[in-house]
Amino acid sequence: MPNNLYEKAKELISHTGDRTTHHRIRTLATLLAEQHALTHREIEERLNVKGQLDRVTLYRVLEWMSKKNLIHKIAGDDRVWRFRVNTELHSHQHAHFICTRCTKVTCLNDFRIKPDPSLPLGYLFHEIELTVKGLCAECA
Amino acid sequence: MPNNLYEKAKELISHTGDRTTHHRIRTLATLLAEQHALTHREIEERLNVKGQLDRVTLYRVLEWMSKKNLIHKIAGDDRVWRFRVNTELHSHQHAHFICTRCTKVTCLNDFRIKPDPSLPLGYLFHEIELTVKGLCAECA
DNA sequence: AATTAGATGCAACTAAGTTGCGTATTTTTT
DNA sequence: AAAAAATACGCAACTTAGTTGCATCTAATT
Ligand SMILES: [Mn+2]
Ligand SMILES: [Mn+2]
Ligand SMILES: [Zn+2]
Ligand SMILES: [Zn+2]
Repeated sequence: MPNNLYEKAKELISHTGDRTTHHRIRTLATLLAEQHALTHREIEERLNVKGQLDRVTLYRVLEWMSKKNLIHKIAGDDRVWRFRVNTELHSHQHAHFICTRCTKVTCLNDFRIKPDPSLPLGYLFHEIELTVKGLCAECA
Repeated sequence: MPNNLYEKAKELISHTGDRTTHHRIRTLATLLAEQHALTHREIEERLNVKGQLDRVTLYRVLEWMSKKNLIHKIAGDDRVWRFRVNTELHSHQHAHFICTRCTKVTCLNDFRIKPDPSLPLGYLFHEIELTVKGLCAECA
């Protein structure tokens, strides 16, 4: 990964007020370099090319980043979380596309979702999640 | 569970052309009695009050029922599948509500989803899945 | 440099779901 | 009604994502 991503990641992390550790920076830089959401496994593979980090640490780093809104995680039908960085453009409410052949997850940023659905009596709305399934450009 | 549900389940299963076994009938009758989607665990508990069935068998029964379109399964953030019977009213495209406190899943049948989203170039649409998160009437 | 709150590594654990295979049950054929 | 074929079931073992406890290390603060 290019060095400027490392610097950008470092800055984003320092803005949280929490500790800017090497593992956090490297993990976020890895996610910044990606167009698609990555699984814990995929991130681990990319990180362990040079220098290693424990899988538990990675789980904790990802959990921390989710809590700090640096990334968001996406649940798939294969019971595996996928993680994607939050940029300014790419924020809160947006839809996801899951390719049913290669399982790759794409964030559909310009997909508008109506924010307030009508629910049964007494139900309290919090957030809406929209997933489109099909085949990606490479698999179609 | 009332006997008429057992008979209804039996008929639905015989209509598939495959074998109408005791386990399949009992499982479907259990799901017919429920308003909400149930986990494998929850179904197992209800079934094992009288007479038992193996957990692997239940997994296979549920898988078979999904394939035969007698039920549908819903992925949650807790990596657990939930299963709900398909009735005439309650069919293909509809939204789901997940309570973030008690994790109960409700099918939102009168929630219309626009069927054909605009996707990136080369992507092929198959289906759309909409999940609303919040608190159910009991938890709100 | 010393302190301290918080991050990391390791081992052990949890839990959902899957696989292989021998046995039992359902359905078809005789 | 009995035999044969096809399919479902039960059990044990396995796989894999994610979690927990605890001792050790390290980034930030003094
Ligand atoms: Mn996204
Ligand atoms: Mn449903
Ligand atoms: Zn694909
Ligand atoms: Zn609830």
